[in-house]
Amino acid sequence: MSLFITNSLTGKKEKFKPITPNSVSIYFCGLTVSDLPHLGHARAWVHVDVMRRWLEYLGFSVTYVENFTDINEKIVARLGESDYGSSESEVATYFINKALEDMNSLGLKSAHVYPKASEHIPEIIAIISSLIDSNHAYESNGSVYFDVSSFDNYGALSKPNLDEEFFSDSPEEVSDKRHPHDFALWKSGQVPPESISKYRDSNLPPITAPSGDVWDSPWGLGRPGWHIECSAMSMTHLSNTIDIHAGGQDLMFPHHENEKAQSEASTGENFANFWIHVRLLETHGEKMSSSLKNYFSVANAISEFGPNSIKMFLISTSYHSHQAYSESALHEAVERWRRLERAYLRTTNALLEPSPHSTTTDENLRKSIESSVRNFQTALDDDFNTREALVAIFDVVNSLNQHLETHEEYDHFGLNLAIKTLDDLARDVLGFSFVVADSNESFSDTITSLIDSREQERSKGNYDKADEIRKELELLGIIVEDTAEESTYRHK
RNA sequence: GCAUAGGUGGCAGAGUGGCUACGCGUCCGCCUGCAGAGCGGAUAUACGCCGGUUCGAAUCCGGCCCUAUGCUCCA
Repeated sequence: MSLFITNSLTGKKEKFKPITPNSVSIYFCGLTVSDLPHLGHARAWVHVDVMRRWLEYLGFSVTYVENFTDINEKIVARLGESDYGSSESEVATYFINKALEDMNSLGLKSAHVYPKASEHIPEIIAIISSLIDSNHAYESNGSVYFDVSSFDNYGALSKPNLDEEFFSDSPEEVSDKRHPHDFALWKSGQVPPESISKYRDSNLPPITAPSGDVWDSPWGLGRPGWHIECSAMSMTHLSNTIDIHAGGQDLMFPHHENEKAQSEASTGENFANFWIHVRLLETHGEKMSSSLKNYFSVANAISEFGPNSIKMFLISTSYHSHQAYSESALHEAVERWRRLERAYLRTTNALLEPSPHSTTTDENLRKSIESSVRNFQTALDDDFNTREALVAIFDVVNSLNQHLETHEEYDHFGLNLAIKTLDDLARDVLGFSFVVADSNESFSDTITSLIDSREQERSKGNYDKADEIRKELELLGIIVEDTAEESTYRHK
């Protein structure tokens, strides 16, 4: 078996082959930190996290780099707002910390490095200088632009129609450029007020003077362009050519196209062998985005639904299709997660029971687990098909429930095999976190006494009273489940 | 307009030539004091439209319609 990935560069599913055997380098084009992360961002994070985990499962040693863009007009536009900070870097730091908190709450594996644009100015300047030396870039009034016509392969990734219309002059922003599609590598001076106003909250006092952080360079004080930072960080922390460059679909043009052009013009080598673009999350027929103000923040989503349900929602559609956000879709994800979680909990509970040396053998259970593992592997090998992978997980769930339902004495080997499978696949690859059955779960005194009195009322046959207490317990976040033999109580 | 992805049953969403997708929902049954969970069963004429290829098409080919994203803010 081998892994196939849809490469946006060719538009085809290609067999994955790393540059160096057994090791993989991934660069994830991360956030511009000018706002709270929303579910759309989380969708890209979660899918790329699963990709990384799958590569690790396959035995690759993965080096994963995820950047933060902390130099940007939108960040400057939030100066003086709330308590975010009084400088561009302070505002950026505020939102970087928020993003890291969200990633942590979602249980994502940490990147090996989270580089920031502001910490790579020397590398950025070095690349720009080399591009000027090789005539791929030119200086103009203290700014530096990449000369698109100097790079033959321009457009290979996003495949824009490079016809006359593309090359025709647009009335705006041609001033310092030789060609309208040349893009800035270095921008002279601070951010002018007119570049900020469109992002500035209209309830705030407008910014009237040039602002934002600036750095010294051979071309005078200024700021790096948007695309050059990713080239610098990818090459600094990984290498000139990397295995996988991932990001949201909306970055394909111009960001990734320009990144690729300037990097390859500078090194003469391929910038990335595989380009992966995660399709966008939509809400009411348009993409979820900060600028459209139609977003659901990751933090709010997690506090309302929990990290596992959010993940279940996001990976229930493969990364290669766009996904629609709705309340009902999230509720479905909650139910799907609960079904998985309950089966896991029920099984670990069953394993706590005596008779660990049971001689019961359930071939159906064991065979079903084996084939689920194969199906799971096939699914993820096929362009990270997370939805198909979940089908395999739910096959395990079904087999478990059937076994537990129909057997007086359990197949302990089979149950242990199932738990190991769920740990290996659902937990370690898909990133879910299971709560292990704990016979000694502790409750507060209030809850313990409620449980005790409910048990008493039930044994006396006072079901009305018992049901009343059950309702109270549920309001306190305790799930009550009665079976023929006993009742169980656990935290939600 | 151009480019890139999509259009599948009530919802959501896999499936690339013949085989029940998984799930959510709804309904019936079992179980249960009841509820929930679980199990068993049912429900859904599903494949954007029109042609073509084929013994056979959701799947391949052609044309058309629609949606999203991008076309210098964006995961």
